[in-house]
Amino acid sequence: MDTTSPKYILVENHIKKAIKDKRIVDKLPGERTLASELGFSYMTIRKAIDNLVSQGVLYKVPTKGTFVQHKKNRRKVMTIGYFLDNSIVAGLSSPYYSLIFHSIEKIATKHGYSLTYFSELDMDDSINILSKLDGVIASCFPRIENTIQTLKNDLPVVVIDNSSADKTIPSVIIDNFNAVVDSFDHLHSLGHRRIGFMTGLEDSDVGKDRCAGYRQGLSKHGIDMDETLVFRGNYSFESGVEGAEYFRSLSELPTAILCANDSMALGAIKKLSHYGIKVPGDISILGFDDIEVASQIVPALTTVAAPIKAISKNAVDLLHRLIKEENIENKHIALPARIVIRNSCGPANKDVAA
Amino acid sequence: MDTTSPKYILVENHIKKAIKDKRIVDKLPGERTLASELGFSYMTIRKAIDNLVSQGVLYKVPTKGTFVQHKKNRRKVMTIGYFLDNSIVAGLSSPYYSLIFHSIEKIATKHGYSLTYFSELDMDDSINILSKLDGVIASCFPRIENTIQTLKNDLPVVVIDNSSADKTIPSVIIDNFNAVVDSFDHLHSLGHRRIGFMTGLEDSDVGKDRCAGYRQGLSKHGIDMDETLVFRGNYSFESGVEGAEYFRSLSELPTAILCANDSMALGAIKKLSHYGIKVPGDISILGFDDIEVASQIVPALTTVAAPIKAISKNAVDLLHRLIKEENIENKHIALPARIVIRNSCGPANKDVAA
DNA sequence: GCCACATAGTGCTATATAGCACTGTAACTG
DNA sequence: CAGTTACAGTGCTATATAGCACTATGTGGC
Repeated sequence: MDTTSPKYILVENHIKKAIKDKRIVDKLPGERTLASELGFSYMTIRKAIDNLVSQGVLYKVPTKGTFVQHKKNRRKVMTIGYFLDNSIVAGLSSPYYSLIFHSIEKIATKHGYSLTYFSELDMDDSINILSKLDGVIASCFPRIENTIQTLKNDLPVVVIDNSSADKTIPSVIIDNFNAVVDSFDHLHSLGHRRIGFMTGLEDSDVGKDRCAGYRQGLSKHGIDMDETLVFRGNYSFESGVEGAEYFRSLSELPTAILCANDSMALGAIKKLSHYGIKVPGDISILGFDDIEVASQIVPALTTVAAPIKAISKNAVDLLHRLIKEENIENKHIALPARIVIRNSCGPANKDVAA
Repeated sequence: MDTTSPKYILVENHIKKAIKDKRIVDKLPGERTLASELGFSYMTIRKAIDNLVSQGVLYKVPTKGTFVQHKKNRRKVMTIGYFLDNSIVAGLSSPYYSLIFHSIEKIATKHGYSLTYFSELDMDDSINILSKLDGVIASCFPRIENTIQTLKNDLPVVVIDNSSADKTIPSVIIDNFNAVVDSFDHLHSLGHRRIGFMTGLEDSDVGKDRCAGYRQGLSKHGIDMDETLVFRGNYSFESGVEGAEYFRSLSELPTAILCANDSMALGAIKKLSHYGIKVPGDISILGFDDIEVASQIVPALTTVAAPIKAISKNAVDLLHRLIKEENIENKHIALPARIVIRNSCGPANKDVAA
């Protein structure tokens, strides 16, 4: 290795390597034996071994010898952190993230991890919080790239629902693009041609991909882009309400609206029904995420089901392997999402106007 | 001290004592100086100091000296556990508990706590999990009384939404009884006399109190109890659906249904609308909890708003004081809940039948 | 064959010595 | 006075040596 390192460090590394290579399996040679074998003095070898003992790599039995600490015995409960950026105002009470969290918790528990939630990284406290964790799963937007880097310095990190600019960080996302294209196809097959789109936050990959899917849907079916049919929302129920207001203000209402998530779809339905516009009779609404209430409301929401379980499972698995320092072939996983057809989309009705 | 201890242990104790007695405040004498002062060799003193460094008592700055580690600087982040019994199948993804959790997290963070969620107490792991926590807030039903006792052995515990049979355990609940009486009053004032009730799980205080509130509402207004107007549910959306099915099977539909929570109210609305029974035109539905979607659906749900913030704040405050071992005057806090009138309840319509 | 004792091997403590790298200060020099 | 140099002080690495306590093993005596 590095010749400028102190000798005892060299000895430490030598021993670690020997353990890794199975040249040393259980009992180490005696300290004096090792010293003469490696050509260093007895005390130097002792220092190295002492360090390894305090690192937990070795353990000693007086008058017996020094042995390798096999970790498999001491199963410790580890803790995973789930980080949700506090730009998500509803935090864990937002329907989508509460599903994600719940699902992660179930899987993490099976793997023997407990789950800690945190949404703020106060610089004073972060070191203390992070020191209690063994890994982090983060749901977040690009703007907290530096937060991810902070986390990454200390811990294995897996990002979900988004990818990091730093491609060395593993991520689990869903195929937003094709899911939206499928949604578009569905609406198109019902005869819709004048299809509005309510975007989410566009500073995230998720938002961009869903938006790109809409554009792809248009071009795939030879429909010209009409910028007035795009409303820029922020994923909240309220922005869905605003979006409905916006579309109603157009000279001609679209016959269908694709929403970048379910909360906005709910908001849109609420506002449209307030104006006596029937869903799906007068206008079709399609959501994204398949949150719990999507199936519970009237009309039941046609939406894209995010594969929550698969996302969680993949994320925990990835993190688990990172923690165990296993090699990971495929750092970036994209999962398909499939459309769930319910009652909020119907055949296009050409007679609707504002 | 003990003359059989190794000298380096004696040196360690000597230094620790010197720090405690303020004879050493900041910087230690040089290693060689110490050696000659104490009459031990340089290397022995080094060993003692090295141990103290790894114990966190001292720290070294190369070429500068050795210093006392003043602990007061490094404020430790404490961790609260939130325990939700896994009889709540949706766990944290249930709308009510996700609000509670989110709210607790916000307040806990302000107090400098991080939050760990756990829903299972596997006996093997529990000790390990609990050893990482400083206190627990538990949402649960009586049947896990022994779980609470297990927790209590190790940690301060506060129970919310329910009280424990063990009255030494502090609790924060809402005044379910009066809230339901108020709801009944509201329906009564709208002209309803034939009012159905959908219970929650009756093995909890919450369930019992809400049920008692319904009975009180009846007797207060001189209405005889009609057992056929009580449907025993379990708080789930599905049981709300079943409840609606049940009430429809009666010879005469009630003109209003009081539901012990919002999810069941949602289920009832869904099923009723499936049969073309309009809410609130044909029947009024009143919920409990005021979950997020209550205001978002059509019709917006009239319900009782659980004071989530107040519950969380009181629970965290109580726990905080328990952790600090402060004296607590009032261990059992009951918070009022007030009715939120929206659109799911209207005037009684006497002409409705099944 | 059994027991006592010697011996070798283990890790642990303790000490002495020698030199390195770095820093801050005191003394010296232009 | 400013800049340079020398040196003392700091912790750090490395080695050699000596003896202790304990255990397992083997050897010799009975």
